[in-house]
Amino acid sequence: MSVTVDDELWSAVGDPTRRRMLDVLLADGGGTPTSLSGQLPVTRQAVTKHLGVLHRVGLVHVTPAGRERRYEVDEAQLARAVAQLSAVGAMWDARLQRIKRIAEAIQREREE
Amino acid sequence: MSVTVDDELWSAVGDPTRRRMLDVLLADGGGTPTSLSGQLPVTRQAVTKHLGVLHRVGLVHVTPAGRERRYEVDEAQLARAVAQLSAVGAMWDARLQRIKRIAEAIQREREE
DNA sequence: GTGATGCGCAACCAATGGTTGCATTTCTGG
DNA sequence: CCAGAAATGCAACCATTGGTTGCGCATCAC
Repeated sequence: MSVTVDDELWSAVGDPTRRRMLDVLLADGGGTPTSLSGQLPVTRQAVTKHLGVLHRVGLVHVTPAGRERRYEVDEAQLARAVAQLSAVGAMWDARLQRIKRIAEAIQREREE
Repeated sequence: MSVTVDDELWSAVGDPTRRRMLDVLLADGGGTPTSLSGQLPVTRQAVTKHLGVLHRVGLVHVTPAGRERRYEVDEAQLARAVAQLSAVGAMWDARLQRIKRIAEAIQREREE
């Protein structure tokens, strides 16, 4: 009964820099490698690599415009990612609940 | 207005192998490096390294027992991790909602 | 005691997140 | 129209990390 999440998608949002990139892209409604690197503590080249990762898993799409490449978040795919996050969280929550119930049962048993 | 999640904790659960280790530990109520490596596609030594990471961020605690080292999930800390996952998810959701509202507003504006 | 079991440590390898440097394309101002 | 600035891509390189194998040490079990 493994979670079997899409590891590709998860590990794309697993990187802190990429999460912040998604934050910035959402806040500004898109951006270019240069504009992003201006708001992040990494170089433009690093940003480009991350955009490549995000693009491969479909979390962003790109629109070349002259000498710029404008990137925007793919809403549907990000929604999928969010769903996976909460799915894993929910499963762990459920397991914790079950453990808690068992612990309480043992406690009760010991008290009688 | 960055999310400012604890990157340490997030990246601990960011690794797929570590997530599966947490799954197994929760399902079995704990385990040793050897028992874990038996249920995962990695060697005991790799498991040990991951347990080190999980231990450093407080997601598991260990109880030496003879020649074995029994690891168990720290429920409170895992609950914190789950909270962070849903916090980030909620923020992205909120931004997506906002974007959707703006898009709808533009659409409405164009239609009149 | 001797052998099997569980573990830690060290060396090593591949992937990846980061950098710098340089060549290329596209604007833009005289 | 041309020269320089701006935005990008590409390649080489480095450090960290997730993985392996090999080995030595402690502990249990007969």
